[in-house]
Amino acid sequence: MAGSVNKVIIVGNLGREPEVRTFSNGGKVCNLRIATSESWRDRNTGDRKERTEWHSVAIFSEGLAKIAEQYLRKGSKVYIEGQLETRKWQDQSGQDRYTTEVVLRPYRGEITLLDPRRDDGNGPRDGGSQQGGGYSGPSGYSDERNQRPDFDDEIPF
Amino acid sequence: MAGSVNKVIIVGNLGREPEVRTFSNGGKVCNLRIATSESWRDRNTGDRKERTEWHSVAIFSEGLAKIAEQYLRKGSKVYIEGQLETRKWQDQSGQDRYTTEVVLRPYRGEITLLDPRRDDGNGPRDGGSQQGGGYSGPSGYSDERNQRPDFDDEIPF
Amino acid sequence: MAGSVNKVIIVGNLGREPEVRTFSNGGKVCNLRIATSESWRDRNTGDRKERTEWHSVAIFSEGLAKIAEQYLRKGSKVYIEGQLETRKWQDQSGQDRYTTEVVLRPYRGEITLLDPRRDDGNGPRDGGSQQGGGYSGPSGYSDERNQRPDFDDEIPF
Amino acid sequence: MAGSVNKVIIVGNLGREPEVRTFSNGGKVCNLRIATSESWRDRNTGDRKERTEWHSVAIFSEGLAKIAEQYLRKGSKVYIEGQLETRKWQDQSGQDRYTTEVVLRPYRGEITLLDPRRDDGNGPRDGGSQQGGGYSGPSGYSDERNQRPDFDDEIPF
DNA sequence: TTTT
DNA sequence: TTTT
Repeated sequence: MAGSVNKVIIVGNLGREPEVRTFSNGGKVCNLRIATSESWRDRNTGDRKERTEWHSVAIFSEGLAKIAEQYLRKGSKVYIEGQLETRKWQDQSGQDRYTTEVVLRPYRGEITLLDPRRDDGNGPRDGGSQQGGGYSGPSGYSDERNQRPDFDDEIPF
Repeated sequence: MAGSVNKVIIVGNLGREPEVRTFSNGGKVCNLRIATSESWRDRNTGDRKERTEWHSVAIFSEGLAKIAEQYLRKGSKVYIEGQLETRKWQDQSGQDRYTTEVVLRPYRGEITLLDPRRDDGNGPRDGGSQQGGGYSGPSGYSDERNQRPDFDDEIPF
Repeated sequence: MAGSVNKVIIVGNLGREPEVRTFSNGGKVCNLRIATSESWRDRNTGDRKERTEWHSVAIFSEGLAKIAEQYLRKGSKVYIEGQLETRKWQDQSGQDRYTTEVVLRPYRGEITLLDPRRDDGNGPRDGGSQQGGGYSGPSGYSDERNQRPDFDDEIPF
Repeated sequence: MAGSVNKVIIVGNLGREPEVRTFSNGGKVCNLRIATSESWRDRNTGDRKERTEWHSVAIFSEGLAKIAEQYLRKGSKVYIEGQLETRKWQDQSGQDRYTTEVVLRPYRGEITLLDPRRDDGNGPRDGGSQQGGGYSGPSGYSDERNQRPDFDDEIPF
């Protein structure tokens, strides 16, 4: 449809290890189960309440699936951006059923790891990088950044 | 959970009229059915493909439900911001079923109408107020805007 | 930095025509000026107040720049997704100055037109394709949608 | 303006301690300086490049300012949702200058702490809370969650 | 400079 | 069931 947007942003923790499945055509999907939660105080009793929401995530982007598989673990905190998709399937009795997932397709999705870098003896990888010059010129614009982030050959975070 | 975010942003069109239901306790919910769609070109055949996604929206915020009921119609284009919630219910045979919706709760959701103002002969509804000075002072900050947007006693868009 | 997100989402109207500039190296930028506004009721006087915010947008993605140039006009309503960037420049007196813009770089930005299709006598431009079956299979997943949206050879909205 | 959205989402780290200032009228603002960064590989040299972007954040929401002051420190990782605002001021020579900030006003902004809970001897704070029943009833909806999150009397994360 |  |  002209002019539509379908976007989900989740920051939460994995409830279990990522699961990767390969299809007969060579394609892959990586499934995540992510928890978010909100808390509030009950209007009547004054008790503190909390509810956890569980999100099903399906990553079809090959680069992002590889990252998810390699770097995410049960308990990892992650930022996920994808789109809502509901798919129809049939249960054993032949009845229509629907499942809604947060889906990351190529070019339409993002993953950002939010776990602190466990510093395992190797030096700091995330020093205090600074604003960085070289970002001007006559037009006031530089084009050095107009490139595809490489997802595939390195750790992009 | 500490540090989680659960956010959905949808821009799409209503597939039918908003539906409002009142609960026995006086509460209300306004349900919307919103379509988004994406298109792509098939990698093999080169054909143009399109898929429409249907989103179920449930508005529990009283102010926003009123706005939805009053201003949204079948076909309306709208920006919706809410959170993902999956609720469990039992079908006739007693089996567990799950439904995922985009939910707008008080203080956690937003609606913005995107239909052009149809000027149907009635004059302008809002003077052409402009950028408005008075936005400085010693600190460089003014506090005049730090107020709750009124959703309830007027049309907020 | 590990694990960061820099995202701006704007829905507003163009205050003037898009401006395209070409750099000596062949690169292009398309600049937009977009207004958003919010209104509130003054806490003391009860008067209705409104403030318009003007956003400077710079599109470096070639495909998106082409779309912006071709389809956006003064007054157009548009959804923009980009990232915040502040660049430094020198004014005539040699003093450092800073300008903050919403920047759309390749693979990191989105444009969605929100103007209603003005049907100006020319027939429909796109058949009424519908939900489209073929979206299941043993895995419950189909891969037909895992493709790059084509921005370059057609109108993507 | 009818139908506009002005939203910024930042996940990054504080470059310095939060700064709180009080105005003569009793109002407060909490200012943050947050870094995000992106990296890419240079198209020509193949070198890994990185650029850090610094964001100025101004929190006018009293509840959120209190949280920021109390829980954020230099180095803290945080999710911030606010709106873009550009304000005009005069420099010493009387020239107009503009500063663009990410602003959190009451009811229009969000903060989520992303630092892992330093477990200082007290037991686990974030046990595996579960989906939680009690979320159904005839309508399939419960209203227990339709309440204002309390920001003011407790730690909301 | 837009929109309501 | 919407929109293009």
